Amino acid sequence: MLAERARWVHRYWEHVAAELRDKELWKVYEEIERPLVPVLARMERHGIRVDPARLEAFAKELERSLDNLTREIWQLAGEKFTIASPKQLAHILFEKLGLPALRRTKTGYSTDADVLTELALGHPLPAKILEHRTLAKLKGTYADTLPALVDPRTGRIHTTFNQLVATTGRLSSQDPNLMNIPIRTELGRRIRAAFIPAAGWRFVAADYSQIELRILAHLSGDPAIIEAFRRGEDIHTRTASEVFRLPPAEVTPLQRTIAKSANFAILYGVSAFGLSQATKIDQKAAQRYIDDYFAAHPRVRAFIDATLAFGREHGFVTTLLGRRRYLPDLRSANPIARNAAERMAMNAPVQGTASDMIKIAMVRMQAALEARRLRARMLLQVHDELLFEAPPEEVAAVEALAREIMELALPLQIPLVVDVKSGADWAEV
DNA sequence: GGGAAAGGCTTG
DNA sequence: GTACGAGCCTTTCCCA
Repeated sequence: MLAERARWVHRYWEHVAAELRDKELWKVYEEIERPLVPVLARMERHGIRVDPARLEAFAKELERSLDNLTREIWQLAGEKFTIASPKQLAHILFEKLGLPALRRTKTGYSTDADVLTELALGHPLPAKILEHRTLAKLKGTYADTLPALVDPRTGRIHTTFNQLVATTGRLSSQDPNLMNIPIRTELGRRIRAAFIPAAGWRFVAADYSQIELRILAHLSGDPAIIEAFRRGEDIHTRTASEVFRLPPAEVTPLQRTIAKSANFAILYGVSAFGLSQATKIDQKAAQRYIDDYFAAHPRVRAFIDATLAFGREHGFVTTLLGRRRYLPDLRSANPIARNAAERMAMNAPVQGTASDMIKIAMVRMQAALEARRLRARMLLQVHDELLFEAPPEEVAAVEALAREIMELALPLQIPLVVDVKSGADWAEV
């Protein structure tokens, strides 16, 4: 029985090994994915420390605020209802109070954050709902949940990293997901601040700066973007100066914000609709910015066109190292499905190459920590960032090592920049 | 009572 | 009908 299974595994391995070679995926497997397995296993086993007391105290504060908000919301609504129910909320907002229903979902009226933000201009209730949702999210998903996930044997939280879920080659993290710990708001950072290094140790965080735009510049060979990065310019200001036809010094904050969104539009697969939604500008203006962007960066246009043509012909697109994403819908007769596949095709080489790069860095970093007999540990990867814990005397060495290894993991035509920082909790770094 | 779908929110 | 890639929470619906 066992021998039979062993023979089956052997035959299967011969089959897939040949397939990996045929598809030029041998190096991706042998030099990236397989060596990454024990690295991820160590990170999972080691876990990360959280301070349950900080989270429990925060949960109590949230509970008080939520009680008060609930009372105010019911008062404004004129009745008690389940605030977390979009269906009941829609009834209150659009039928009872007669506010304008701005957008529909499959089954009713939308009450998402965009809609409520708009409605908040004309009524006090929507803002209270938004605040309630924020606090309920923090309490339910993080403050209440994470303390219960501390393993009593290690005193730490142990996630599972998934190597085979994301279609672009990224990792994912589950049970719990430690890749979506809040950071963008002050309240959210209270959650992040509960993640702490081993007693007496420090966190070291190292993150790639503008990694996807640098990869786009490399893959497309666009001389203007390459030059901007070589000079260390602010890339969004640079884009703004191009699409608004202004000297960089005259770019306003709003123009820079729009240009930043335009850069995201390019990375995510160009759509005037998406850009207009993100920036609250009308679709015509969004289209104009995209046209102006491509006028300034013809090589980016050419790269996208060539990527789509390759994808239509072969049924897949590839990263710099040959990782594939299959997209049969590039040849779909259904324009909705085809457009969706085209956006995925534009984005996958960029997102996937960034993923290849940080995976290489992780394998080398683990090896380097061991070779130098450092006690520091790699704890988490969050797409363009690595988090370590280190004894104080190793902090400088880990910072230098992470910067060096990450910047040189996959050399491009453009210099890569890694920002490193140490701190006493995850909000500090 | 439990699983799936829907809507919503967190992150890079 | 839409921005790319994920995972988790609550409510609602449906079925055994």
